[in-house]
Parts: sequence; structure tokens; C-alpha cells
Amino acid sequence: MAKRKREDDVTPLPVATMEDVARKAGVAISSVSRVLSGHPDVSARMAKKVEEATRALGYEPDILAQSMRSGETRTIGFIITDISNPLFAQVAQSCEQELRKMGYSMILMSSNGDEITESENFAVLRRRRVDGIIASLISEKSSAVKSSLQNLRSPLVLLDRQISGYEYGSVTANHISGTRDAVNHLINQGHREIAFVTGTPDVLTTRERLKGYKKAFAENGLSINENHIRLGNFTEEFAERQTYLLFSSPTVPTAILTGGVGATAGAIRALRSLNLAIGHDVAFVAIDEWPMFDVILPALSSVYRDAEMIGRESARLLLEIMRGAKPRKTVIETHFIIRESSTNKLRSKKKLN
Amino acid sequence: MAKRKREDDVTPLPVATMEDVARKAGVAISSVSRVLSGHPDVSARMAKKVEEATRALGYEPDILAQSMRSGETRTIGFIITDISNPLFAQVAQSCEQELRKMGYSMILMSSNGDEITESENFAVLRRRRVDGIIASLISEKSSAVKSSLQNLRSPLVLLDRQISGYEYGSVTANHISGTRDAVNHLINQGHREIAFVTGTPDVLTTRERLKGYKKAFAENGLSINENHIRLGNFTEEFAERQTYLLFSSPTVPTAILTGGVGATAGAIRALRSLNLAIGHDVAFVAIDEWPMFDVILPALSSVYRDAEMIGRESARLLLEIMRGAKPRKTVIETHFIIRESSTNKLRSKKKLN
DNA sequence: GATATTTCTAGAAACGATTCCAGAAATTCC
DNA sequence: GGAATTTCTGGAATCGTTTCTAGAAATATC
Repeated sequence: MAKRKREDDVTPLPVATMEDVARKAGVAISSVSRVLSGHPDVSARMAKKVEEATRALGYEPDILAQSMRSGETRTIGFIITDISNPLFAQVAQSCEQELRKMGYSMILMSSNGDEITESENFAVLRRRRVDGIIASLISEKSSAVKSSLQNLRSPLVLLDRQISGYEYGSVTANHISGTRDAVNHLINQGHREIAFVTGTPDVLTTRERLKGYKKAFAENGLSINENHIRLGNFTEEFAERQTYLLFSSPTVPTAILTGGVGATAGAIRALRSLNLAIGHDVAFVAIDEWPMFDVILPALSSVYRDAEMIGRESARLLLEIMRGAKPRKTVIETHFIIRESSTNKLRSKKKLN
Repeated sequence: MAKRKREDDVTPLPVATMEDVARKAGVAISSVSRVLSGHPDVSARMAKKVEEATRALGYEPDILAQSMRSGETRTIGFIITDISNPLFAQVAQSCEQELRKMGYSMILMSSNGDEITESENFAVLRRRRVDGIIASLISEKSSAVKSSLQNLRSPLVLLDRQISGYEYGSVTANHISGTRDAVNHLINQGHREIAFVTGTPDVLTTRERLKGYKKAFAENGLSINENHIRLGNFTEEFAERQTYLLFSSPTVPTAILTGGVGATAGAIRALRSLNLAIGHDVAFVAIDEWPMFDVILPALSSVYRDAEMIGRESARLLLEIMRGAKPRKTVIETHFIIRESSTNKLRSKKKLN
């Protein structure tokens, strides 16, 4: 009947099934399967017949049917808050590369900062029976996420997030040390009024960066001007607005630290509109790199983390857990890189408004 | 027997199947299916029973089994040359968003500039029975690609590529006009020696950009110095090397045009190492934007194309073809944006070496 | 109330693979 | 050569859906 089907099929390339191979080779379907899956109970004659038929028909096993039977889809879901963030894109890229090596494919879902979309993404992945999920959540506090994770049935690796009540592996950057080094550097350069603009404290990333920031002040016996800390969300708009406010107030900071590529872009934009030159009127350190930070003028000092390593490690960790290992936490180091934006001598304070 | 299975199952959340729902509701499996898929031949009483059982068990249909039956996987493959290119990341993002709206998921595969990986990607997608593919090929000339496409059985949309002997939809940017405008602008600023550094002519993108470049010279009755045209590949390394060579030769160009984000980054790097200031020692126009081109100093003039639109259109076009429409070609406009890097007056020619 | 018509439901086949089980064929041994 | 053992092969069940078919139940018609 597979044959009959084929006759009124109009697609250019009829797909050969295992049954076709079996018929062509004159053997049973089960024998074909055994040959192809390398089962030991196969005679040389049988192997030869089947392999010839397979080649002749250009047969390729249907992953869907295999998944149906085995319960494994060899598919991993990757949920990211925003793929247009180049750092995350790099993470996704190296993760995909690593997964491919192990015979897995990656379904990419970008939540674009929307929690409802994020929940839907988890639901879709669950229905697709993915073997595992790697995710970077928008917020750890959202109740939608909690229930998404509760209903999950596949192993999970979280990127830079901390959630209670659910077992997961995690890959986290050591944001504390990099940020502390950066702020220490600024303090050493004589800065005392250091603005810090970044996203929500509802994610580990922000809380750790904040710890690093405070640690540096504490180590130097300095007190913090809480008004200089602006936590909100990771959009350019938020950072632009806050930077604008900070630098058009009476007590203008002498340096600014931005957390995340969106915040960095927003802050640069605001400083530009205020006509404040980075490195000359205000020292600047960015947390998280853009690919061209080292060549733009002035070159931006930054806290760097290896996106490729993060992607690779998250893939490896997930597969480990899928094979039954106990979920563990991997920490990736961050490195403060000194460039021009924080080392030039500032020119005498500009008169604002 | 599904019941027996459940007993020695140790996963935390046993997955309810349609059979479980049917048993719980006391009806036949087919009736459950009919209720859930909105078939008209369903009594109110039946609907109620099934819906209650569904809710009680938290039942969700298995997409795998549905695919098996229907032949549709509701999955689209997206093959990209390099996802860490922010422009491509944006394309992928908006494409995924559009596909999700239509109930499709996206499998992302980055070829990372490697043709063998690219072929493997096509093979994997074929075996996964994706319903369609959107791809940006590394080269139109490679024989591996030709045979990959030949063996394809799903509809295809190509991004910025032109291939013969295979039917596909395409989304292409109008590179000619944007590039022509850019070069015209440079010529109007008095430039005659305009270097052009970009990738291989084995892709439509490069050939069209070259056409635009030549068109502008022709329109102004100027002849081209072929030595200023450097086509190779899209890596930063290539562009850096070529830019370095161009600007350390006796006949230094006064302006440079770069095609693609990699080329732009490489050229900036080279100019920096030669201590040539963009906008002051050399005019600069980039084709394809980085997200921060407008705020770095000097702001870079560029040829812009709407990545979101490209992603969205490619998704729509593919679905159209999947529904039986004849493949067509969509063209997205490009726009030349004048910024500082090409408008500042150049300072007197620097003495090199 | 018997027949014709309509509405609803259950059973079974199918999608394409894997794997268990039983039995056939080949080999060994006496 | 016949029995016991080993090696190999084919049939059938299974995964979780959808959909076809046939028949039961309900309603309408006379």
C-alpha cells in the first residue's frame, strides 16, 4: 500500500521508507532495522543486501518515527531573552555548535523581553518533547515562570539565573569579581561618584554586579551614593533616560558603569546628546562587550566574559544531566579589561546648562 | 497496558496520553480526538466529559505523534552563515517571531562559514522532515550546496542568493541602489580614490554591491581603479589585511567602503593600527549597520537595510509557498544614511611611513 | 409502531521506525 | 544421520495521534 500511495504522489522526490528498502532487498523490515542500527545478529550476506538497497533508494531514517518509538527527540530548546543581543547570539551559536556535535538540534526561541512569550515558549517546548532546555529567564520572580518550570518534564540548564524549588544545572558568570575590579579601577583613578545603570534586580546577574560594585566601595572604605544606582530593565531606553537624568542633575557623577549591552548603548546615546565626551568628560566602563569595543574611539573599558565558553558549557552540562548526572553549577570567570574610556585624564568639568 | 507502564515509571510527572483521557472520560480515543480538534460531530455531553478529563489530567497532545500522522512537523529550518553577525541575529529573531505566530517553531543552524557544516545542516533538516527551510548560503558556486538543494524535499526561501536549476522563493536587499547612493555621495564630496573591501563575489550580495559601486563611477564619467576593489571573504581578518595593504601603499585611497559587518570591523581595526582617523584622514562608509553606528565617534555613514523586515518577509514568503503559492522574489530596499564619517572635511594628507 | 433519516460514537488502520519473540536455517556434536 | 546448539530472520506489537468506516442511538415521518 505504500506503493499505491506513491503512485498518486506528486512530490518530486518520493521518500523511501524502511519498508521500501526491505521490499527492494527482499528481506523483513526488522532485518533492515537491525543492519542499519548495527545490531550484532546480522549475517554478512544480509548486511550487503540491505546496504545496497539503502544506497539505491537513497534511504534515510525518519527522525520523527525514531523519536516516536524511542521517546527521545534529540532536540534541545534554547530560550533566550533577546537574540539580537550580540553576546547572547554568540552564546547561542557556540551552544548550537556543541549540540550538533553530539547529534542534537536546537530549537531557538527568543522571548523578546516578554514574560507571556516566555511562558508560551516553555509550553511549546514541552509539547514538542524536547530532551532538554537551556534558558535565560527574563525574571526570576515572575509567577508565570515558576509554574512553567514546575510543569517541565525535561532537564534544565539556566544561564545566569537562580531559582528555588526546582532542580536545574546552571552556568553563571562570576559577575562579582569583574565588576569589583572595574569599580576598584575607577576608584583608583580618583573617581568617587560612580553611576551604575543596569537592569532589574530580579535576575542574579544584576544582584551579583551590584554586590561587586558595593564590595569595591567597601574595600576602599568609601560610602555609596544610592542615588547613583539605577536599576530598572535592560532596554536602551531605560539606560538612556537614567543616564540623561544622572548627568543633568546638580551632582554629576564623574564615571559611569553600565551593565548589559542595552544599557551601554543607551548610556552612550545619552552622553552624546548631553555633549559629554566619553573618556574626556566622563569615565566609562561597560559590563559585557560589544564586538567592536576595542576599536571604537575611545576604546571602551569593559568587563568581559567568554560567550563561546558559556554556550559550550551549557550544552555540555545539559547533556551530562540528560545522561543522569546530578545537576551542578558552573561558574565562568569575568575579566576587567582596561582601555581608553576610563584611563584618559578628564578635562576640567564642563559647565552644564 | 499504558497503566502498567505508569506504575514503574519514575519520572515525576507521568505524561497523560489521549488514551488516558479517553479512559477517564469513559469514551473512545477517537471521540477525544474529535472533541479536541473541533470536529462538528460531537454532542454537548460528550464535549463536556472530554474537556473535564483533559483538564483533570493536564493533557497536552504530543506534537510528535501528530506530526507522524499528518506528515507536517510545523518546524522550519533556518540555516545562517554566521549567527554572531548582529544583522543576521536580528533577521533570525524577527523570522522566529513571525513563525511562532503561525504556530511554527524554528530550528536554528549556523554554518559558521564552513561549507561542509552547511551541507550537513541541510541533511539534518531533511531527515527531520522540516516543513520548510530559510537559508543564507555561504557560496552559490559550491557543488555541495547544489546537491544539497537538489535533494531537498521542502520549500525553500533563500536570503540574498541566486541559484539556478532549483525553484525557491527569495528575499533580497536592493544592494545596488544603496551602494550607488553611497558612492555617489563620496564622489560628490570630492573623492576619486574609493577603496571597496568586501567578501566573495560568489554570492549575489557582493555582485550587486559591486554593480552599485561601478554604476556610480559610470554615472559620473569616472574610471575605476581596479586595484581598489578587494573581494575575498567576509571575515574581519581579510578586511583588516586588505585595508592595511591599501592604506600603506603609495597610492592611498581617500575613502573606503566596506561591505558587511565583518569587513567594517576589520577595516576599522586596520585604520586604527595605521593611526588613520576615520572622518579626518579617510572617509568611511559601511554597508550593513551595527546597532551603535549612530553613536560611536565619529558616527558612521552606512547603507542600511531593515533586518526585521527581511526576517518577517522570509517567514511569510515561506509559509505562502508551503501553502502552494508559486515561489516569488521579494526585494527589500536599502537606504544610504549620511553621518559624520563621510562628511567631515579631511585634514591635509598625513605622511605615511 | 415501523421505517427512513440524521446524529453521534467506537473500533481499527495508518504514519515509520525499533525490539521482543518465536521459529527457521545453519552448524556442531555424538 | 539425528539431536542439540547456535545463528539468523520474519512477524507482530508498540509509540500517540488522526481519520475512515460502520454501526448504534436518537429523532423524524407516515
